[in-house]
Amino acid sequence: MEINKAVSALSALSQENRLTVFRYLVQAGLEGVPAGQIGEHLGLPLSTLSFHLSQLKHAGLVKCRREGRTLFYSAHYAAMNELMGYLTENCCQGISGNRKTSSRPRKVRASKK
Amino acid sequence: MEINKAVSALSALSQENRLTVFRYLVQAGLEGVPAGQIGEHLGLPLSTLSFHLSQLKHAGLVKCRREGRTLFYSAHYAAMNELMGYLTENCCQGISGNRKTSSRPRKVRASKK
DNA sequence: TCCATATTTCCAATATTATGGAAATATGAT
DNA sequence: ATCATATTTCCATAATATTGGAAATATGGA
Repeated sequence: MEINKAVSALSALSQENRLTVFRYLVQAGLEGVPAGQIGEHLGLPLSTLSFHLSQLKHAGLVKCRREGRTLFYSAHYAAMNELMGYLTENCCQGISGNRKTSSRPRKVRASKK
Repeated sequence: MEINKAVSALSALSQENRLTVFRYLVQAGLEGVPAGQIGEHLGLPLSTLSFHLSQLKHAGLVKCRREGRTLFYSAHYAAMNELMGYLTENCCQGISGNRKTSSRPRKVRASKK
């Protein structure tokens, strides 16, 4: 991961509403959550929520899939893994015995429903 | 760590100049680096650099210590550890066998000089 | 005291981000 | 076709962040 991608991901997560959305999606699992349900959970106007979801999507941290009229948003676990890897390698010097090539972070799995 | 502190830390790191400064400080080690040397490394005007350093300091990610006329900035490893812990617990559901109480991330150590 | 060095603070200009209502789009049902 | 539902896009407004020059502050030395 290069720095610009890391900055995008960090920017996406650096806003309270978006971080809350992302946390919610992470614990919601792979099947995802309808946009409306996210808005209800957060108490946000849908246009505002939509703006934040598109920021997260743009940064690659969430995906969405349509099913009828509803769009299911879900956390993109692999992207979060990449970010964790970037931070571990670049911002946590000393971790993993300081051998750069071995500082591969543990993989993230979706929660069981 | 609560969400507002996490948002502060993420905001501090979500800007390319600041992320670059922080990476530089992380690998520079505990003794820190004079502000001027950071500015030289980045090619930034000192007033701009000073602004970014204060953002990082405000977020708790860097410390500084004066020695004569020069201020040595250094990464605050423990704060970065806390952020990694927050992200691991809140944004990486499934890690560490999904047992919330056990998802304590490995500790970061400063690099040897 | 006066000067040089290191760095910050002040300030104004510019740029980017966040918000939410209203209109638009997409889909499915009757 | 018409209507209802789910969600986005558009737009204007407000808020916040970034930039860099100039002046201010802090420290040490002659």
